[in-house]
Amino acid sequence: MGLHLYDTASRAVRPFHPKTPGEVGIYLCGATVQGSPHIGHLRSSIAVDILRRWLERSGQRVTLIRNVTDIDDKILAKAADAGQPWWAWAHRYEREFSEAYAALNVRPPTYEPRATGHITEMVELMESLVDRGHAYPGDPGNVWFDVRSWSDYGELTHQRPENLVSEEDGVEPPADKRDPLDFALWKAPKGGEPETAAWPTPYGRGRPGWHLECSAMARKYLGESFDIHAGGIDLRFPHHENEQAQSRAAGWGFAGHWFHNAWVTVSGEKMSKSLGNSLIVGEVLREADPVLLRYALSAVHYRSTLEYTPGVSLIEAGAAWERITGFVSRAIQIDDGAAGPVADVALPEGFASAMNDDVNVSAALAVVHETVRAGNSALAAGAAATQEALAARGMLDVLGLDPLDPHWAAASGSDASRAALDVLVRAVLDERARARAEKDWARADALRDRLAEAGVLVEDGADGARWSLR
RNA sequence: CGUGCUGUGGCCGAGUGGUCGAGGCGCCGGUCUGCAAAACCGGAGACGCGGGUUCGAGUCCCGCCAGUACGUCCA
Repeated sequence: MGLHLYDTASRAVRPFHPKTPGEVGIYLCGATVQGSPHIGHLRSSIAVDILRRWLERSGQRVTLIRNVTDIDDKILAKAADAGQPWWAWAHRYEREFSEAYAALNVRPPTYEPRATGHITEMVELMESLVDRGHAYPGDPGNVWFDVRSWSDYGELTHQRPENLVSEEDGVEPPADKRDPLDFALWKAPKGGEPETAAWPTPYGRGRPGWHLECSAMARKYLGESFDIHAGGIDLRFPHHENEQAQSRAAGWGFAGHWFHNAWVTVSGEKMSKSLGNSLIVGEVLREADPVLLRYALSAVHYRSTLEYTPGVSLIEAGAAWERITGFVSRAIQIDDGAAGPVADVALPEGFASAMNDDVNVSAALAVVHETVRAGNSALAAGAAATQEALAARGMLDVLGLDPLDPHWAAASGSDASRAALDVLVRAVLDERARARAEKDWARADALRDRLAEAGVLVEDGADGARWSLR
């Protein structure tokens, strides 16, 4: 069975076939860099990272475009409140996002375009839409998309325009807007907004509306039609609906598959600033190992709501992770072939079919754990577990979680410090071995406790003691 | 109100209509061990409620309850 993916537009799991065999284009709505990334933002990028890794593992060449929205109302407002240039504000948080992605081993996209770098492409699209009769200029600087002119409007989220008319918002729509449903392609500067946040267009100076950038950039880098458009489920409407409407109204095919990930909840509620329950990545990582956060954010199927319980989710991830890394390191001890490259290792059938079934990571992880158990059984029986270790690592690599991935290995210290520590710990363990030989259990236990206080975990085995940091 | 989603053991979470159901955490017992840890073996424990379709439903349909997302310049 080849890869099947759920498609939001058709509300069904469909076979995935790239438009060009062997090559996959993915557009991911990245961050609006108005604030620090929280773990919900990261879930989206991890879900796509896993999809991308699996596609590549399956022999596809993937072009992944993840944009940065570096101009919008909130960025302007927050920067103004803080007395900073909007571009400085945006870039500060763009860097925070980049650091968060890197910390969680999210591989960089093929390209990461910024909205402000694509004004020309946006203006071209806008002109095309006006020419085709699907958009109209309003007050100077304002350009609106004419929703009623596009009969397929609502096809992505299966809504009828007549049901979309908001009830009583109390807010009067702008006078130059012909229909309340129309959305902005271009916005005239509001009072007090800086000159640097406006660009000239045939319709007056202004700045991009929220949706236009993604249509323009997706076309520039992936073409008029491309394979997968990804993003958080809350972007379906209005953002993606509008993107699709304006792109298709311009005559483009746009996305073949819509890949939307569910959100992260804390205590059953979506993270949001107003609830004050946002878990900022930087703060979580201050006391948590990034690999555990990645594990926790990966383990649940991407379309299921992920219930994140502080103090529980990471501990559970930690238990699973220790089990996996413990097995891998034991397997390597018996045969360092288990530390070999995994790029071409054959993966278990069950894993492949789980991944092909709409990227079912939960089911795939079950295969990983079964493999680990089989490997541990082999080790317990005195055999080597090289094949099991390589298979487990190969599967984990698809999830970005190979324990020997240099990204994670680097976090555990340099080789030199590691070697120095090993000499010191060995000295204590040798002393403890002598005490044990003399059946001086009190002394042996005291030495073990000393090491434990320093964070060194000692485990006795048939062929001596092993130590690890915890 | 409209468009959706979710409800599976103490917790997190898979699940194709058909031997009542994966995996992880936790718990209980056992093996190993000076003890511990790890590992392995075994065990207890669940399909929101009510109807319907079917020979047979966690799995399809309807209703209800509960929670939740989005509904135009607001991830």
